[in-house]
Amino acid sequence: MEPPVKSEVVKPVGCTNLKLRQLMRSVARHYDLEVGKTGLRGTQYSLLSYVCKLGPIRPGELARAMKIDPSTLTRNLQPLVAGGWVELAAGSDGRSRLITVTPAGRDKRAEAQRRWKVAQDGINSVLGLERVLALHALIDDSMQLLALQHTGATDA
Amino acid sequence: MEPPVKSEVVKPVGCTNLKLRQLMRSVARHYDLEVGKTGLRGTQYSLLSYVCKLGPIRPGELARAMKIDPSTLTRNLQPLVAGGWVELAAGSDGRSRLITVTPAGRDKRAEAQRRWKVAQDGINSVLGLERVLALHALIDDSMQLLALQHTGATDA
DNA sequence: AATTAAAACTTGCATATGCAAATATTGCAG
DNA sequence: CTGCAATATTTGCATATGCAAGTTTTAATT
Repeated sequence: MEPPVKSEVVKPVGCTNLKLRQLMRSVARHYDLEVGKTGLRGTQYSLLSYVCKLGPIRPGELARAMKIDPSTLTRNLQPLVAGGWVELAAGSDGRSRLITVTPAGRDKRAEAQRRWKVAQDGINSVLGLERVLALHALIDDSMQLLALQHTGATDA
Repeated sequence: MEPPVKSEVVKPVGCTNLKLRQLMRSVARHYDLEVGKTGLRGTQYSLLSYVCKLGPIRPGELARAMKIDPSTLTRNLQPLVAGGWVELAAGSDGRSRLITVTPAGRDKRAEAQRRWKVAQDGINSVLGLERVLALHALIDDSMQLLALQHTGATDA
C-alpha cells in the first residue's frame, strides 16, 4: 500500500495551457457566431470596447490595459481603422500616438454590444450563471497571481 | 430600494471571451518560456503529445480529439514535419492520411515533457494546487456543456 | 552641442486559428 | 459504366499573437 508519508496524495494535474486553449476556442467560436453578424470579430469587439471606454488613449497604455503585446495592438487596430471605427492621430509626444473612436465606431460598438449580450446570455444559459461567475472569479484571481509573478513580486 | 420581485438579483457578468483570452495569453507565455527552450512552442508540444499518444492516426480524427479545425491541424503539423518529429504518410483510403511520430519526435517529446513539467509545477505553485484543480474542473465541465450545445443535444 | 541612453511604436518573422471553397477519392444510383 | 453525392484533406483569405529588431523622438550626460 505504501501510504504517502506526508498524508498528501500527489494529484495528477493536466495541462492548464492545453485546457485553456481548448475552452477558449470553443467560447470564441460561440461569440463569433453572434458578434460576427455585425462584421466584427469577438476580439475586435473587445478592442473597440476598450477604445470606447478608455480612449482617446495611447497605444502603450491600451496594450497594458488589455494585457496584450504592443505590437499585437498595432496590428489588431488595422481592421478597425480600415472600417472607419477608430482613428490614429499623432500624440502630444512626437513618438507616441492617440487612438480615438469615431462616431461610426461608437454606433458599431453599440450594435455589437447587443449581439455580445446575446452571446453572453447564451453562455450563461448553457453553463449556468453560477458556473460562469465561478469561472470568471477563478480567471481573475489567476491573472492577478500570474501578473504578480511576472512583475517579480516576491511577497505582499 | 426596490428589491427584485423574483428574489433573484441580476448579477452583472463580464465577458467570458475576453477573460479567457487574457488568461490564455498569460498562461501560454508562461509555458512557452520553459517549453520554448526545446525549440517547441507550447501548442506544438501539445500536438506532438497527441500524435505520440494517439498516432498513427488520421488527421480528421486527431482534429476531433484536439477540438481544433481540420485545416488548423494541417498547418500546425507543418513545423513538426519540418523538424522531422512527425511524418505524414498515405492512409489506406486514398483520400486520407496517417500521421506518425518519428523516433526523433518521441525523444523531443520526452525532452519537452520535462520542461512542461517545470512549467506546470510553476503554475501549480503560483496559483496553488487547489485553484488549478478547480480551474481544470470548471474548464472540463464547461467544454462538455458547450460541446453538447454544439452537437444539437436538447436533453439527456 | 555631440553622444548616449531611454521611450514608444512599428516591422519582420513564424506560428495559431477558423470559415468557405477547392481537390481528390470513394461509394452509389441508374 | 456514368454521374452525383458523400468523405477527407488542403488552400485561400483574414485575423490574432508575441519576440526580437528597427525607427523615430526625447531626455540625459558630459
